[in-house]
Amino acid sequence: MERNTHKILVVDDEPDILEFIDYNLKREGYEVHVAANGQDGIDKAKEINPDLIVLDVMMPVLDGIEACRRLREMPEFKSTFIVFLTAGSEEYSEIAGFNVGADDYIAKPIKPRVLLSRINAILRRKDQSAAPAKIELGDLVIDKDSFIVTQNGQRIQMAKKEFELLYLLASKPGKVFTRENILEKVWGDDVLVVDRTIDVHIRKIREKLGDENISTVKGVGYKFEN
Amino acid sequence: MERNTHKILVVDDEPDILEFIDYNLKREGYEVHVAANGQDGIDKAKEINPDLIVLDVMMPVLDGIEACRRLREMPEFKSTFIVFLTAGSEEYSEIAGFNVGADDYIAKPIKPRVLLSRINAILRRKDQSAAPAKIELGDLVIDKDSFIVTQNGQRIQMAKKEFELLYLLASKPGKVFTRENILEKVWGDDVLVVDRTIDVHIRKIREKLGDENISTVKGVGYKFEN
DNA sequence: CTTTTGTGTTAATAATATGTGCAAATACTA
DNA sequence: TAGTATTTGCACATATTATTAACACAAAAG
Repeated sequence: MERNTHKILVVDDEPDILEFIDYNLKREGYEVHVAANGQDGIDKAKEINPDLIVLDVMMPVLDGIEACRRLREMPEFKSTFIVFLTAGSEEYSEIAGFNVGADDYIAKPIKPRVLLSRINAILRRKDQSAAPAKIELGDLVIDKDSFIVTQNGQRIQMAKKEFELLYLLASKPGKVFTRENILEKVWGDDVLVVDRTIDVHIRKIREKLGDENISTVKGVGYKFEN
Repeated sequence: MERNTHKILVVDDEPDILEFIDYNLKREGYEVHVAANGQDGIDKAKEINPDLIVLDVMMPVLDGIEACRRLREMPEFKSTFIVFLTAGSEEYSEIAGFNVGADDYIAKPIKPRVLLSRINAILRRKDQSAAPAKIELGDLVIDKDSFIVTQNGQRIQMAKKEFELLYLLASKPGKVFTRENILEKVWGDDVLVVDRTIDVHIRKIREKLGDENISTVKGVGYKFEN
């Protein structure tokens, strides 16, 4: 399984909630750090430089809103993602949160699914901007921005799944991706398709690009040849 | 498809659920044992020493939380994976589970897809935590990522079993692996093959790499020479 | 020296994974 | 809505890999 490598800092004064979030995020593969109040949170943030910070709005010593404001004043946290935890009742606090530069908020009581989908979404957004839009391998160019594949300058039309599968394999040339791997990355966790479907898509890619680009590792999976 | 060799103990008082989980896990290739309440579960666990225990929270005689606590007190189950089944309604009941050392929870009603992906994920984490992707020994490079073996820069084609066997031996150069050892690691607990099969694979590896890499320890097994 | 045990080797057979063509189902587009 | 492209599933052919059995050979035991 591919590991998530993002660092997340969770700041909340309630130990139960802290543990709850910590657990759920760790299960997802994130590296999680915790702090018990706004001041602690800022200190910890300076120390570990997280990719995302989850901030409870209501906290002793230094509340989330104020902590957020201070973080935003420091250049190193100008573009760090910040997510607020709000007690669902206070509509206004949410707005206040955005005014100090929060990227999202999650209402209590926290549901694991909501928590994870929000955070995954935010960090995926970040990754996408970081993931190379253009992969160039020999005479092949795979451009994720325009969904265009070019071989020797010749433009090749790819369907969505074909493109995504090709992009995945080409993102790590030489690495073997198991069918399980591929299903998870291209189709998603909860989609139920027969794994022979992958073969069919591989075939279509080969039809379009030629057989030599993708090779089969029998009993294991497929890989992009480099 | 790769064979699963993990033992899983499922503890639940409702026969329907027990059967449902049993069926799904067995189909995935796991060795499944069952128990009807916490006390039974603990007894069974001592008997079979499972890799993972699925515990229903609500059970007569001895509930899941308490059973978990007691298991965690015994040294042999300190690091056994434990997964709770919780009645989906109470999101926060989950917290109770973490405090006694659960590794994951699954909310009822149980969906096969979720059940399997969680359990697979946990056990996969366990398996691969101790496996380096690349082994380099003199002029030989064994790369599990790409499933490629290179000798003096020369790429050598290996079939899956050959590769796995070589990888195992090379993972501890000098250590003698008995046939029993090898069968368990490469083939799995529940696969029944004549041990002459190993010889054949060893021979194929020797054919490809030369005789000097793997040596026979008569009456014991094989080892990778270093 | 003979017997016993364990391993090497080969070839035949079985098991398995993948490629391929086709068709159904689904999603998109005009 | 019809028409088109895409995605998926299935069945069969083929290729590769895994396994077994039979026998040869070597080393150790008696």
